[in-house]
Amino acid sequence: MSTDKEAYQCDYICVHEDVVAHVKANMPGEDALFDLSELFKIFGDSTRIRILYCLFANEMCVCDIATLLNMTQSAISHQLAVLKRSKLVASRRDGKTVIYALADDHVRRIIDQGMEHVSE
Amino acid sequence: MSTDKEAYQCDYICVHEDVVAHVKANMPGEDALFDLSELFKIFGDSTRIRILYCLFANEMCVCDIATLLNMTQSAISHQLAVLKRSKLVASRRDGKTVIYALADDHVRRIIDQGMEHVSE
DNA sequence: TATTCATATGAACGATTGTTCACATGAAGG
DNA sequence: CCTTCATGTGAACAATCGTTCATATGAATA
Repeated sequence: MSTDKEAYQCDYICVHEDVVAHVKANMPGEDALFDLSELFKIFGDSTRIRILYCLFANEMCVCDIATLLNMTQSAISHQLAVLKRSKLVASRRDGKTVIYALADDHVRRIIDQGMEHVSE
Repeated sequence: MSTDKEAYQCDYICVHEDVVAHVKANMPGEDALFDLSELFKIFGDSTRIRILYCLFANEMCVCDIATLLNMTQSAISHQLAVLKRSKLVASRRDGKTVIYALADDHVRRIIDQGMEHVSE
């Protein structure tokens, strides 16, 4: 009972042409979808989330964060590099230390929105 | 030159007591941090993002989504199970088919917020 | 310039993840 | 009941990820 053009489609609940058109029109491009999932992937690690919560309060050096989170300097540095590559944090050098800070307020809004969802 | 209690601390840019207190006060509990990163992990996959964009337009059966995204039914079903476990989508049975829909409007808001960040 | 200290980074490891494949479940119709 | 069709699911696989360890970089100071 399947049609010729949708042979592998389920029989009676078919995707109607207008629905398909609507979905495809509202679906962002491949690049945007990739970037979007890459962005959320960054937030999908509790170490990085904790780092960002540290930076919500204050800009900090690597050592500060490592101490606060009770983790090695190397682990924090690796994650800060990830966060920097995604432009979620920015850094500036101050003598021997490097100070990290939130890149913009978007970061906080995204995390707040997520937190709102999990705490309900 | 390091103090006794913070032996592995950097020397002159130290975490001050009040900053530490402030950060720790604003840092959510371990469970909330875990849940939050788990939530973002769900969004950190372009297949799941695309499924959610499908459901933005319409509730749909598994087969519909598989057809629209040009993926196997099994792959979609696995991911829908993930989305359902996280309460991001809901399902109801209609005869032989199972219809999936967004669980609530939070989902769309979180994705919109992320999309706003990547497209700038 | 030799040393020290803060940070960065490459390699390697175990752990987790997404898809595929094969098959199970469960509802409808003959 | 037996078949068909839509969906669910366990096992297995490659691929990706986060941490650790060792070491490199680079700035300050003796």
